Amino acid sequence: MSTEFEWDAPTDASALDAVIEPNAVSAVVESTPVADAAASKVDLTRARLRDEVIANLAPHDPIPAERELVHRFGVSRATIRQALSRLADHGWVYRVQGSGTFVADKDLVTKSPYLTSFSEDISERGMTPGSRVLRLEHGRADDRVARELLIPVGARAVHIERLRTADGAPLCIESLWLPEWLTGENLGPELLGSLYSYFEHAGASPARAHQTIRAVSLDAAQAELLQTEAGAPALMVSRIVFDAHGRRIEASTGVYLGDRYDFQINVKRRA
Amino acid sequence: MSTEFEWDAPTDASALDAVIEPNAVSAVVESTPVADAAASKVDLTRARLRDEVIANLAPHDPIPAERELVHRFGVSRATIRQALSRLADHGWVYRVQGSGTFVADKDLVTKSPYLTSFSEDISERGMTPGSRVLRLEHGRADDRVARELLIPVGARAVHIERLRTADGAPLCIESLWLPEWLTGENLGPELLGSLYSYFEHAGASPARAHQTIRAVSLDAAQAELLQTEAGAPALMVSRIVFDAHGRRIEASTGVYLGDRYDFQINVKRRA
DNA sequence: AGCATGAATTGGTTCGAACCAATAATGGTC
DNA sequence: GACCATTATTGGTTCGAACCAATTCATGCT
Repeated sequence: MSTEFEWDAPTDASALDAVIEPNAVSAVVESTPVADAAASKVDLTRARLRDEVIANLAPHDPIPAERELVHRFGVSRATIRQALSRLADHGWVYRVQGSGTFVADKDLVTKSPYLTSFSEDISERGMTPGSRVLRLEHGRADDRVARELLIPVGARAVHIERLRTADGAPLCIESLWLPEWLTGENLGPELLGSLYSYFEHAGASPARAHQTIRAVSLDAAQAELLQTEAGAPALMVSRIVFDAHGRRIEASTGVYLGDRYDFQINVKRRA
Repeated sequence: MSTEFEWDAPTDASALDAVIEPNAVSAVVESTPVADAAASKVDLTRARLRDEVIANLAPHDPIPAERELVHRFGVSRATIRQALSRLADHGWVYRVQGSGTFVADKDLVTKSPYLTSFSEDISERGMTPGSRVLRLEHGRADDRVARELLIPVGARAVHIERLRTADGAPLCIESLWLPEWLTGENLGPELLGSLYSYFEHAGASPARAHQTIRAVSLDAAQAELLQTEAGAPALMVSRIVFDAHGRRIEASTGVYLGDRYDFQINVKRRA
């Protein structure tokens, strides 16, 4: 797990940067539960399938039948099937009714199709995430933010802008809005570490999000931040994040450099 | 269902356009099974939940408990849960453990997170898909195509380029490569109707795909086809499509106009 | 009133079983 | 050998049941 303080040497020391206190942030990070601590049978089975079965087979090899895996792993078929379904979601295996389940091409294993923070995403891609704060203040919700957070236009909300880096190079300009009921008057450093840890700490764990991906051109200011030319193509990922209670806890946009970032997904036919 | 001949008045009549014979294409379309013909219980239950339950409730209203729906619909809880899961995938409802299942905001119901053809995609967005053939020929697989279709570099493969329209306006430039074992020597009109119908007709139903989404700038030729300026931002969707047997049946890229198309997806946290 | 406690309710997980649907293997017939 | 019907195998669906985990709500105490 590399869910730690997402920070690398800032290239300049603005007033906002000075707010950061590593201690406070680590305290938040501690609350992140260690994965695999109380994993479910499905998770364990999925891990065993990947490490003990798939790892030893070549692409397009069939893996043992579900009913055999039931005996081998000592779990029910429902559990085996759930584990296989998740592996299929990630592109590890594919299933053919009447025939079997087969190892997929390893180069098409996709990063998780699940909701991740920038840090998690970049870590999964094998790079080191970093951050430089551009803005941290109470703002007034404009039309779009108000609609996305279900708050009145003009309502106060925390506005954060960060330049996100991967392996030290600028990759994304992140603009986040958080509703006031979540943050209160808080503008402390815990808003600048792993935001997803902050959410969990505040009793509003991210549960799902609605994302929209568009193509845009960088304007001059964005281009300078991302160290490229104005007009360069970029992916704009807008997301509304909901917590486990169905509340809207974040409205954000991320503008990703077109030539350094792509978005991968495995899709199935029908349902 | 509007899975019919995806065509609107071509703006010019090239030699390729002349190949089209509506009769032949309809023949292919006939083989498309009528949806809902032999729907599973899960599908029926999902439809009933959407039409009889969700439709009568406001956003954030709780829907009846799973164990009550079991009695109401006369199906097992496993079936109810499968149906609810799919509705959640589409953004119709969200679930809170220990509390209940709630109606989600209707404006965030997403088009299906499943593999669709251009025609299906555009139809779901409430527009009418169209097509103009730019190229239809046997080509030689270059590096990328060879890698994506798992065939030797330089191998013969059918290459199709189409300008796709929505409500008559250009939206996307599609470039598809099909392996020769699928098409044989065929270059007939059935390759120009609904390609997904052709796949099914050929015993190679699309089952899943691996998609990569990037941001690109349009070059001069692309811009002219899409009736915009060179340098305009666009989404490039590359996909490798697999059939139910795990065979690779299509390697394609679609370049979508940035200001007229976006890509929406609902994602969940973890698994 | 306020609060802690515990019971009831809700979705989440896991099991076992039976049957369906598609595919692959078998074996006989010509 | 080529072909076809039969059979076995495999993943897909559905059921019923029990238990777990998180939440909510009623209860009763202070």
